[in-house]
Amino acid sequence: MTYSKTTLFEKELQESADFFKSLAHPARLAILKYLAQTKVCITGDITEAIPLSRTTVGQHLSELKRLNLITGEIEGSKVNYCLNHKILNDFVKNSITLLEVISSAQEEGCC
Amino acid sequence: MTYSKTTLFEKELQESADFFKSLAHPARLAILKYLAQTKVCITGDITEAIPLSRTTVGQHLSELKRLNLITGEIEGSKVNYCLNHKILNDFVKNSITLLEVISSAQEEGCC
DNA sequence: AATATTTGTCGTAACTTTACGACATAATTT
DNA sequence: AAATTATGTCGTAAAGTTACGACAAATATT
Repeated sequence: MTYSKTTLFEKELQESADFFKSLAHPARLAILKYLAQTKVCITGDITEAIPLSRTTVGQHLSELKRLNLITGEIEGSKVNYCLNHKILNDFVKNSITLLEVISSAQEEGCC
Repeated sequence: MTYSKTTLFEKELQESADFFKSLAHPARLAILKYLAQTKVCITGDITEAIPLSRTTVGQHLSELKRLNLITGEIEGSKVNYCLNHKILNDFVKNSITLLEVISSAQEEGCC
């Protein structure tokens, strides 16, 4: 019956919400942080850094790939994952703008 | 069998992920923006500003209340909702820090 | 060539989120 | 008091997320 009225909202909000959704699990944040640290594009030993099964980590990687936040380049039987800085910076910039709109609205006779 | 291994991660990541989760739906972003704009704490006519049923909007409000991002003060038969600036600013500050850690890690022989 | 390693894909159980209608309750109007 | 308005609560259908094991495919090693 129901579901996914998300399209009823402004495109800007939809995109931001989608980005936030991709950040809405500690495993994915951990993956992004890990890739940010080990700037050399490390392979699927991301899996070893994350306390979840290989399959599950793969699913989280897919979610990040869905928004192109990361890229995975095949090298032999391994895959080198790394951050997609352009896309990421864009999303981050937009998000910060939105977050500031929300949080900088200061109290005025408010509760 | 499964579920919720989120506690296996650093507390900091868990909290950030939880905050991002609360932002991961356009309706909730719309509500926060609305409350940021109409600084005067407006009542449940938030519902009229959102293209969803009253019940569903109520659920989104609950999700925002779960993290104390908003407060709802009863006034007669109405409820005045407004942003909880202290909490919100805190979360936003932490999130921006995290986002910058991730996105400012610049390309170095990366893909 | 045979074995081991690395990654991909499928299926699926458990749980969560999203979205509403229906009914209940409490305050305000008339 | 009766009707109206504003919210709250419950139930529940549909869809999405999270987590993993099992098997497949492709590359690398011995």
